[in-house]
Amino acid sequence: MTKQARAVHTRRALVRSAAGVFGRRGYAEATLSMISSGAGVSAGALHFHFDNKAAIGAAVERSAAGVLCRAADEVDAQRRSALQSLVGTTHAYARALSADIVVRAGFQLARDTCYAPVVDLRREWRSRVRRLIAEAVEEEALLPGVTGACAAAMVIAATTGFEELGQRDPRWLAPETLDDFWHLALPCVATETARSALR
Amino acid sequence: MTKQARAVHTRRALVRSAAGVFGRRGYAEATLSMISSGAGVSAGALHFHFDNKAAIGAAVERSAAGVLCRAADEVDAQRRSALQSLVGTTHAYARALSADIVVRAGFQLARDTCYAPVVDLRREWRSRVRRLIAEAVEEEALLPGVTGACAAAMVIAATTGFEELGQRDPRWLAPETLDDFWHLALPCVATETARSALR
Amino acid sequence: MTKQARAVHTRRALVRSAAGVFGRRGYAEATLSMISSGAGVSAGALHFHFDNKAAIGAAVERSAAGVLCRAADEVDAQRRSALQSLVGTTHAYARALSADIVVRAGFQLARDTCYAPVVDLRREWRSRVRRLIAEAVEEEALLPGVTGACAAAMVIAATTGFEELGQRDPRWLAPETLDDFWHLALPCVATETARSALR
Amino acid sequence: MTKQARAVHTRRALVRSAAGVFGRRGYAEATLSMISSGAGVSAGALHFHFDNKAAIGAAVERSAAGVLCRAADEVDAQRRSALQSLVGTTHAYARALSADIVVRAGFQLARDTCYAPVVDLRREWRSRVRRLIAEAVEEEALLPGVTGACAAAMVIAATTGFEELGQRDPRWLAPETLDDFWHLALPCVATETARSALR
DNA sequence: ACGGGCGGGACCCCCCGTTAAT
DNA sequence: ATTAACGGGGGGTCCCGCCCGT
Repeated sequence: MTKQARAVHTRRALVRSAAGVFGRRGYAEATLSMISSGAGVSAGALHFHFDNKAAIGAAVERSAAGVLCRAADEVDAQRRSALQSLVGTTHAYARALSADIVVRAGFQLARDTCYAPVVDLRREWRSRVRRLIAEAVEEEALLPGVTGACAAAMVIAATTGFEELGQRDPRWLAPETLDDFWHLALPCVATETARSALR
Repeated sequence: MTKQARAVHTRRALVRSAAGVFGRRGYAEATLSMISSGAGVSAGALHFHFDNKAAIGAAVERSAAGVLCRAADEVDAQRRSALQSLVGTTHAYARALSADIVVRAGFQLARDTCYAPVVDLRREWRSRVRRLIAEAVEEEALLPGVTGACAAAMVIAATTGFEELGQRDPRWLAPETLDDFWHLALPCVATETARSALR
Repeated sequence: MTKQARAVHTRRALVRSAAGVFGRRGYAEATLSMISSGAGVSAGALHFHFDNKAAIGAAVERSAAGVLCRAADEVDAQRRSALQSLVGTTHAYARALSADIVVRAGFQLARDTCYAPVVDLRREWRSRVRRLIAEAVEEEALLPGVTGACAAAMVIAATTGFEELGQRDPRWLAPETLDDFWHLALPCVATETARSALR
Repeated sequence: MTKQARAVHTRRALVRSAAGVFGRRGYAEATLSMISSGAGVSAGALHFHFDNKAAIGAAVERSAAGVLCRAADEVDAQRRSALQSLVGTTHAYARALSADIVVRAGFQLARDTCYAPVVDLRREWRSRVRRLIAEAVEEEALLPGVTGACAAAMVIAATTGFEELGQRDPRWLAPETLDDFWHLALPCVATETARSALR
């Protein structure tokens, strides 16, 4: 019981510390001693919980994926339309990216050349966008002449850009930034009726 | 004379080799021996041309900046409007990113957490977009109610996304992808007259 | 009761597993986790029975010494002469070395540079040979002109060689190999009468 | 010139130091820092000359093999018979084993469980003995009823034993020890005429 | 008594980015 | 432009104690 609890606590501290170091230094320049000392445990404790450096990266990715999944589920819970869900999810992701160091590290890992991602948050995000847009197409929410592929490409490119830019400058992840984007972009892709149902 | 020429050749080979290694492995995991052997010279020769690893990175960045600058100048040479120049420059950048390994490495370096950029191609790109959009505002090419800041944010986010995604999958940098984007986005930001003057 | 029995069983499994690992990898490269997992118990269990790595080595040595002692006693039980006992013991040792993994590990340990033996099977063997040869001298079984020291040196060298070579290639421990040796060597050291009393 | 010379000197010092450490601690427990500091150079210098630990082991083996080869050639130069060459070579080997730390380490390496030999001095020795005995058979120097295989086995076992025992106690490698052995063993295997031609 | 989950340091091998010498 | 040498860690892993359940 108490033993198990301590182990869980140690593991969590390790993941958080690793997220910080991965975020600050990148995967390659993150050292295991930075991670362990940042979590206040020894190098041996780290290797008890994680076999090697890649395993820590995977744990960070998985933890971030869990947070993101919960956030997206929360949005889907009060869903009214595919479009509304899409906009809501972008905000939820931006919030998570701003607030949660582990999520930030998860995306950084997905981008890092020196690291082979096991979950790949970015790919997940892209398929989620494509799915929601496909649903919007079924709901006939898109303007005639706008293919789902085109719309998805635009949304994916822009959101990937926000995520990328937000890594350096958090203002890119502010809700107003996203609002501005959607105000500009939605008229190009969504029907009047679909848009009016949003707010 | 001939000595000078050979030195220039060696330097160029080194920069190209470094670009390849930086692109493949990232800055941190790129080793000097990979770079020198890839250029077919000894490790000592590398240190004759470049004081240290960061200096090679800077050389790659500068070389990429030069290529990009020439490409942008070429576009500006046949300029008709700010908007047309903007669209043209995005295509020029995408072409360069697809074709030139050094340009690709330059952007990768600008993104790498482990590297402090000295030129920062991305920042350059952002200010170029902002400048062109400001000019478009002066030319009254933007729709009423669309601020320059909003439009710039959108273009910057999307193009940053294209660049980022194109690193993994070159299709994101294909001309058609950009065309699709502009067809979707321009009606939201530019006036009818400004758009009709484009083609 | 049943607890005690299980402890004994665990201990024995640990010693056998350790013998295997020591034999295969040598003392230095044998890891405690190999030994414990080979015995099907946890690392903690190992440290309950043995304080440290050297203690396991000592247990293996002692176990091997016990087996060897029993084998030698069996030979001595039907003793007719010192010479006959010597020949018989060499065969008994070779058999044990071929058949018993613990005995093999015990000798390997005695030879390993990285290990300070506590029993030293080889030293034991040498003194046993010297004692038997001294007895043969008393029984006047040696040829005139052959000192006990000389004869002992030869037997010790050859048997040490057999043991050593047998570690890699079991044929050196086959009974025929020993028979060949004794057929060749005995005429040089033992009197005709002593030899004829052998079979 | 002087550069090359220094490199050769450093390399030799490294090999000698490595031989000492391998001999004292065995391959597995020998650390590279022991070897480099023993040679009075830095760890980096060691890795300039040898790619990894195994490469040092191989260099020690090769160096020992060279010494042994020269010693054997010297004996063969004044050869009169196969038997005389055999006896001489055993003495030469014993001398080298006593005097040269590198030769000693080479044999130790050939015996070490943790090391995969590349030259394997022991195997070389065995085939040399077998070859000389085969030549002695052709010269009809062996007693009738004594096969070459039997004689070779005996000589190999005894010499392997001497080498092994000499590792711990140098007296086993003294010339007198070998003389005693040959005095005892030769009458069992060689003809009267062959033996009388020896001294 | 017997066994185990958890954690602690200590190094080891490797190799990397850099200089003095040539 | 090269050969030789230098330190400095990085990741991995190993051997070993705490304490906790049974």
